[in-house]
Amino acid sequence: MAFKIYNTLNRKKEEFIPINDNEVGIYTCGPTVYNFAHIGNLRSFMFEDILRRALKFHGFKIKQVMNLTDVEDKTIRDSKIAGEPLKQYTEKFKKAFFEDIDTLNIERAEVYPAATDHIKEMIKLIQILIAKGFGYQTEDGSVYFAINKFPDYGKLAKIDMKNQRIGERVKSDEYEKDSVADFALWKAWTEEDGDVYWDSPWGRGRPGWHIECSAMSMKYLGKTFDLHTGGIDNMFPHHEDEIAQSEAANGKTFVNYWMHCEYLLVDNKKMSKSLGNFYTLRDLLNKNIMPEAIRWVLISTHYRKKLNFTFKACEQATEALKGFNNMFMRLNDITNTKQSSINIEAILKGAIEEFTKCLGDDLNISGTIGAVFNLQKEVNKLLDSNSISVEDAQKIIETYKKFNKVLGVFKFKDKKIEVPEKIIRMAEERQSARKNKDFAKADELRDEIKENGWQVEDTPDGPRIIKI
RNA sequence: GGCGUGGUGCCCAAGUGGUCUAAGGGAGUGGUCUGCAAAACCAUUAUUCACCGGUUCGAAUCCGGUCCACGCCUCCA
Repeated sequence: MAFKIYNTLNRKKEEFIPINDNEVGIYTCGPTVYNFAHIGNLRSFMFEDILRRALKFHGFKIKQVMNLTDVEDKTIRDSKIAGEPLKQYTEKFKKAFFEDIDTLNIERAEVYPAATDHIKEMIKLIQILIAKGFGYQTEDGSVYFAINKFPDYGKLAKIDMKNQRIGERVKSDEYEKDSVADFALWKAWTEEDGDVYWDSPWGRGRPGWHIECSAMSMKYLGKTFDLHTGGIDNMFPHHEDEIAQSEAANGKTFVNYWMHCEYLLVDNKKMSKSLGNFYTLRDLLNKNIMPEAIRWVLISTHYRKKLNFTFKACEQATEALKGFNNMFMRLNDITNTKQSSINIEAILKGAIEEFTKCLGDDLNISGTIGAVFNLQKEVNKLLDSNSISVEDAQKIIETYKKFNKVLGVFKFKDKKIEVPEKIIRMAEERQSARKNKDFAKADELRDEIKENGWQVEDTPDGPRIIKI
């Protein structure tokens, strides 16, 4: 089945065709490790997770590279404030980043290159750019990219530099540049940088922000690769600058497909670290929101649409997930070994087809999720009419496990949770109370069991005890 | 000033020329089941898709205009 994606380069949905058969090279802009990731950051990483899982589901092999930006203005500034060496400071937040993506069940990329491990590659690339006339050095020892030497500049963001207000907000300390829109390839050391510097042919300094992505993508994915993703705010100038650097240096197309994830809003306002209106994953977990529910909220809005984050949405997600868990439980409880008359294979096949089709349509997540819900409804009906055999139930669960390869939100309790002896005794006591029609006592016991964190539900096959 | 996105039921959210009297989820209401609950199921909540015009046999979907919201052009997922 075809896999279509919306390519920012031409603003059109088109079929995704990798350079090498079914092997996909993806570069994703990763975190700047100067603080905990906020849920806006995580939405982007979540989009990239769904993307890689969806591509795998469609039979592609993935090599995903995600950079860790561990040297730029903010990391230097904040490590200084913390009074820690840069490396020690960023290390903490690298660790936190991996904890967060594990919590959200985000699959690991194949490579996580850190900027500070690739200074040599960056210097080499800058030398090539200077040699080809795209880079120039200023008196202070910085190197800039001359965008007027690169006629395609602006092709991704559809920006014509002639019409920009760029002159209005120029920092006074950047007067050395030939043109105010030129961006730094190498930044000369200043006092604020402290002991953060590397030696280069232009003296002590550190790389510009954009150059790391060009250098590292080239190293791990080649001069031209399939897919580059990131937040929409990275489109300009970051990605535009990457294209300029890479294509100027290599004389080749940098990337075939670009995908950009929209913002996450909180109370309909853009969320960003500089505005300070952000929630980290840890904030949400402290409010006792399940990671699965957070994941569900973050994936269930299409990546090209703004996602307005609310706590109500988290509650809705929790409820929706509960419904699936109830269904899994009922399926696991089936003991009916009789061959059923229903054609479960056909039902499951239809659901998988719908799921796959929607997923391959530029990650139409609403349709994808719709297929999962529709199957749930059908299965529940069959469960009500007692027409599912043990064998069918297994097939249904297998199908949901398939869905889960992409969605990553379901928990399949293969092992039965041990109900404590005490709870079992209370439930038994309640049963005998019920038999004696002492419902007051029965209800009392049910409440008591609930206070202990368990729930008793009466089913046609007797009571069922569930962990709340 | 230039560029861009979106406005679909109580909330979230698909659909982008006919199968749409608009998928799906959450919430509410009524019912089935139950001693009562819970779960599940059934029914119900937009003759309508911001507004006004136009194109068309036919539009939520295309075109023009208006209003509203948000964003980029500056570090930012």
